[in-house]
Amino acid sequence: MTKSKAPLRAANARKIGVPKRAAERIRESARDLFYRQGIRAVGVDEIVTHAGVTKPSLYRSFPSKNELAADYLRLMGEEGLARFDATMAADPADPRGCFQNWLADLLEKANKPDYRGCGTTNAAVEYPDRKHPARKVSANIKTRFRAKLRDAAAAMGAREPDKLGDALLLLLEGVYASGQLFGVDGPARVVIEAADALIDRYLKV
Amino acid sequence: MTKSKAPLRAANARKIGVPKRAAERIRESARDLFYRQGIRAVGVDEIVTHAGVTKPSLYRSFPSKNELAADYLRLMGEEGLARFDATMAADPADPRGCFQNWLADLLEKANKPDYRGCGTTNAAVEYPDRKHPARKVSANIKTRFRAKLRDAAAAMGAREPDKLGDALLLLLEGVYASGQLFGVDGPARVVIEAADALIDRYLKV
DNA sequence: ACGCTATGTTACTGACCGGTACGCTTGCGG
DNA sequence: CCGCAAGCGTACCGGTCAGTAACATAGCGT
Repeated sequence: MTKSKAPLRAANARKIGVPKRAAERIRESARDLFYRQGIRAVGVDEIVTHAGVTKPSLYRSFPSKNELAADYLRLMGEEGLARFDATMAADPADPRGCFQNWLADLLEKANKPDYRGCGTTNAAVEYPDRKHPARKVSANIKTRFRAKLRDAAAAMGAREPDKLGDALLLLLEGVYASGQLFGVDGPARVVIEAADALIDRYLKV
Repeated sequence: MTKSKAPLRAANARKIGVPKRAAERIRESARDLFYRQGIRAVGVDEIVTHAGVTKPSLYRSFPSKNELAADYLRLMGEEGLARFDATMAADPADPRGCFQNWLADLLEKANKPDYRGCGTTNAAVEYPDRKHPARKVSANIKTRFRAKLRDAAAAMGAREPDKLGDALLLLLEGVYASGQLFGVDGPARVVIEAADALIDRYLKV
């Protein structure tokens, strides 16, 4: 019961690591807790307890809680951007359809009762200081996402892709916020229709 | 210098109160600090220091920090709702124009470099627990605002005012979020054009 | 003039925060 | 078979958190 505590440096070195490394379990726990409760609301003690490790293990892999938060945002942000790319690449001949698929997916998530919106946006709300590590990652991810939306708008054939991209971004941020504010049957329900209207508007004349 | 510290119950009772009461100064300080830095980020010590009073003064007027936060949200929320009503009432014959005025006003605020979005939305991000006092106030304000937008949409002559109201709400929440995320020249710049497109969409057929 | 009450102040509490010094086990390389 | 570094846990630190007990003071009604 209390045996075999420090497992498998070798196994891991050889990439067979059956029991997960402390750092990885910390990352997973941090992700769960930070996203669901917010970064400030979660203490390092709660994270390590949830991960089944101890504090020094956390501080060996991450220099501070702030950097752990930055890591969490980086991970989740990159995943989100990649998922967007993948969805848009599904049918290069129909960017509008791809985007609608992505929207439908978002809407489904946003309609779950405990939806918590966009972790990147939430972090920016929690950390208004632009010099904060977490905030910097947020800004980076969001800027790149804005560019991707502009590109998507261009692919759809918008006359002013910057504007259409921005308009769609407003809508999306609206889904993130109102999804967690209103829960099921919130304003997010109209997002596909609204996006359609915006796209139409920026396609013609 | 260190004299006349406990000022003027009478003066206040007679509404001549030159030096402001402690409770009021606390409310003002809390409002400033909570809005700019976030509720969780601000401690009660910082509030009372900023207000030039001491902690027990705070706890005589407010049962807890959470209730002070709820009070802050109530105040700011009611003011916001009243401001919306006032703007919409300016010219009952032209609800669309009134709404655009309100939007222009919002846009101006959102384009200031240290814009912090909507305090009500921010609080919901900070307190995901729906039972939290602050969160309850947030939900109340937002629900009422949603209804007001629906009414405004109806006044504009929308065929499906619920949907137009919700679509506009998405856009607004998008302005709140992206305003503080991107600062000046962020996606918020297109909000008036986008709102116009949505209104058009829901007016015809 | 004087007690009453509303307000202000000093000084404190226990809990929890992020962060760390240090010793123990484990499994590999010589 | 043994030294040794990597990975982990125990126990602790000073600081800050929200909240409070006990006392001081100043104006009001009588």
